[in-house]
Formats: sequence, structure tokens, C-alpha cells
Amino acid sequence: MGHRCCSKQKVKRGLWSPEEDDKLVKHITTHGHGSWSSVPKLAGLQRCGKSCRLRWINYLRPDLKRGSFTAEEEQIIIDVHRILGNRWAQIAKHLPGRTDNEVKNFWNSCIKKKLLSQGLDPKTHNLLSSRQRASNKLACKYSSSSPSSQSQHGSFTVFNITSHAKDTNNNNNNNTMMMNPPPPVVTFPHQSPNPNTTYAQNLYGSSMDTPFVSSSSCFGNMLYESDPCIWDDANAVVETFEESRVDSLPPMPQPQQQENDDKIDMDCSLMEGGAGSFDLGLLESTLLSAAMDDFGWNF
DNA sequence: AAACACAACAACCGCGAACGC
DNA sequence: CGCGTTCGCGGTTGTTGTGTT
Repeated sequence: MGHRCCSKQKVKRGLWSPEEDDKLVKHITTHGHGSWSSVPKLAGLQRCGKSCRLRWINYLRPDLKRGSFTAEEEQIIIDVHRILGNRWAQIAKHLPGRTDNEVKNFWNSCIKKKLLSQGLDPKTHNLLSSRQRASNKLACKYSSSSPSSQSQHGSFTVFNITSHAKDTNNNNNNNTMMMNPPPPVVTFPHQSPNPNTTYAQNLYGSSMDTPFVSSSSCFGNMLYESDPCIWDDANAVVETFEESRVDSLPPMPQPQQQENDDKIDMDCSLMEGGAGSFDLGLLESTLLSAAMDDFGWNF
């Protein structure tokens, strides 16, 4: 059974041999890839074009950075993922030399577990419910005690979770959006330049203490701690988010990296634009869907 | 030393978007 | 505009290396 895209020809599958790599590299460096479907034939490979493309992009490209992810890269992934979700290709654009596949693998094998161990839902970056946390207990225990992952990628806590809950809901018994039981309070260390610093902070080069600094802090502070309006109007999250961001952000610095991507996307807006180009639609849908998923809201 | 469990990573698969005809 | 092909993306599976029992 070959790939659908190349079912006519016999294709090899599985791991690439050094000889195959060599052929592919030589071909692409001298001729470019052109049409991927024609690459195997032209390069003398018994592979399908799709496989060649993947091998080149994920492994053979000369501009790839190999090796473990740094703490800074990890923080970037977490920050961008919080906004964009599983859009690995978009996330990878913030990490020069890293591929979407690499980012995805790192997320699934490491970051996901780290977030779970912190009681956070890796999908939404919100706090897990107590039931969800309980069900993840085993995984978290395992993850947090994994010596290899700690030694390889460093072990740091993005923020602290305290068990005491601030009861902001007691007087709102008629509110249908209430969460029960009340969630724990998320607190944040004052983040000086260290691995805890978020991507946004790095971009802005300041120690902002605004909800925008990180949407974890956004959720932590706004949803659970300081902003009860969320319980009345989910849109308030977005409004509060926007206002506080616009009010408190310093002027944007020059982008750290130039992207030749004319698709205007959330991640690009973050780096290149001011408040005007901020994709609130995407943010809103992300935040709202996250909130709805997490709290079981149905509209 | 062997067997097992797990993490990390490479590669595959299927789907949808983009593109050309 | 419809259709076929190609490309890119995200989810998933497979493979390999390493640690543990």
C-alpha cells in the first residue's frame, strides 16, 4: 500500500538511509525542489514526493537548529500556543530553525505534561477542574518526577498555583455561568529576566504586570481572581483584555524576526502591529471557546 | 543480562486549501 | 465554475534509545 499521492509507483517507506538523504540534499541544493511530486524521480529516490518534502523540511534543511529546546523557546511555545492553539506551523515561525513537527513533538512529549503537572489544561491553558486534576494526578506525578525531561529541558515553574480559593461567587447564586466549586487562585511570581519571563515580556522588554503579559495570567487574574465580570458576560473578557492591553502596553519595538509571510495572522499581529492590527476576532473565539470548553457553557 | 516501560523523535496518514487547467 | 493535482498542516503511529526493575 503506497501513499494515495503516489500509489502508481513502488515507494520505500520508513526511516531514511544516509544515502537517500545524500541524494535528496544534492538534488535540492542543485536544482531546488520545484514540484515535490517530481523530486523522487529526478533525485533517483524510491520515495514519494510527500515523503521527500517532509524529510527535507523536518530534517535536511540546512537552516535547521538541532538539539534541545531552550527555556526561552519553551516559553515562546507556551505563550504562542495559548493564543493560537495547535497551529504548530504558526508557532514554529516564532522559532527560527525549528519545524512545526519538532514543536509539536516537544509539546506532546514535554510541555503538555508540564502544564498538566501545574494543574493546567494544555488545550486551553486554564486551570483544570478538580476532577480533571485528579484524573491527571498520575500523569503529573510521573511527569514531574521524570529525571530525563528535567535534565534535558530544565525544570521551572511558569507560575504557582495556590490551593486557597477566593470566593467571588457566593453572592451570585442566580448566575448561570458560575463555576462550582470555586477555582483555585493563580498567582504569579514577579517575573524578572529569567526563564519564567513570557514571550510577550521578552518582545516588549519590560516587566509588565498586565493581563496581556500572558493569557495564563490573563485567565488567572481576570477569570479567577480580580475580575468577576466574566461571570456575567463572557465578552467582558475580551474587552478587558483589549483595554488593559492598549492602555498599558509600551510602544511596540521592532519585530525580533522578519517574516516573509503575507498572511496576516494573530502571531504576526502580535509582533508587527499595534493595537489596531491585533486580531481580536481570533482572540475572542479562542478565549470564548476555551472558556466554554472549560466551564461547559453552552450557548 | 534480559525484559520491560517510557521518552523522544521520525515518519506516515488524511484532510482541506490553494492552484492551474 | 468545476475538477484534478499539489502542497501544507495537524493528528497519529512507529521506531529507537535509555532508564529501571
